[in-house]
Amino acid sequence: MQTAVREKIESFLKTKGLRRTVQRDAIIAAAFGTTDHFTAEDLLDMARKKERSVSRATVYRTLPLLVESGLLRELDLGRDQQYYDPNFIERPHHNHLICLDCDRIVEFEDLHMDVLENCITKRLGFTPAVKMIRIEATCEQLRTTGSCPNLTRRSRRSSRNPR
Amino acid sequence: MQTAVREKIESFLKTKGLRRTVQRDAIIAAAFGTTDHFTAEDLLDMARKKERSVSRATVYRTLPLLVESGLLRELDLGRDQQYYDPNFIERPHHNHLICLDCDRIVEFEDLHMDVLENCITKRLGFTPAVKMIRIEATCEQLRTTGSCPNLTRRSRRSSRNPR
DNA sequence: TTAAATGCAAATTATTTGCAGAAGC
DNA sequence: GCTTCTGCAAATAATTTGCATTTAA
Repeated sequence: MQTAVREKIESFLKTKGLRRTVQRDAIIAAAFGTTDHFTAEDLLDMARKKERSVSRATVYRTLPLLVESGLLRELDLGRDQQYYDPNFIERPHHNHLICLDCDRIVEFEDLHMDVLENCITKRLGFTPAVKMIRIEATCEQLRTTGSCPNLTRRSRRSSRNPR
Repeated sequence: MQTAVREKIESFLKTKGLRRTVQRDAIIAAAFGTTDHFTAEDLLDMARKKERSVSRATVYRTLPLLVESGLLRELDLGRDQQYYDPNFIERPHHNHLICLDCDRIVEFEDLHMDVLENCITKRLGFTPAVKMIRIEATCEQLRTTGSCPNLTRRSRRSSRNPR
């Protein structure tokens, strides 16, 4: 986790009057120690590797704090669990393309898109707050060559909640 | 429900080899007899007004069929339940703006946005399938005049599932 | 006539919460 | 010391499913 990120988080905890605990530290380090998207269960696994005492309840209690702080964003992938994206600190305006062939998620940024969204929002009489674009698409290369380059880095599918 | 819509649905049921039942008819009539977004529970209520025998299970079994057919779309409103949008038959390219002040949802279409999305997708090596934009925003008028025009038509909040 | 569809109630599963003990400040 | 935080286990709530029965074709 980078220093800039660490500082933002420290300042967030301080502002909110939240205490530092080994569990929170582990959860935060896990959340921002990856650029992968993750579920609550994924985060529990990752945090437990750093600190065995982390419980599911604390993960579920910490997640909304991080979302509220703006450091972490909920990500609608159209699946049954909530996913989280830790990459908004680095790239606050990115969006997501979901490959229907291999489930891989491609992050992209586009300035024109962003400007256009702002214009539309203002025209409608609003001030933009959170903007998100999700594009589901099929892989062109799979269609033409019969093989999907993404299949080689097929995104991790988390196993069922073994409660 | 309009004739064009009815025909699309008839043809979908026929293609899929699905049977017509009074319950399905009622659910479909309810789903496309409104332009409001709804939850499964909302749809159950609406369908039961047309046909008392409709059960929750049948609603939950019918919804994925309608989504699969492309007639109905799942709508991520960032809430805890799944919402559905019956307006994609009429306006296949619309998007959603959510007012953070009053929760109202404004549907909008923009050709430039659509073209731009297609370009970006192709540039990334994909063919677009389903595109969605969600903008959360605050009401400009509320900020300047202290009253939100949308508050007058505040969107319905469904009551808790009384199971 | 027979495969598909239904209602019911139980099961599943992600998430939330009450509570008693632990720990940060 | 006092308040916040934690783990545990039970509760909650949306959705799914098994099964016996009904019904469309």
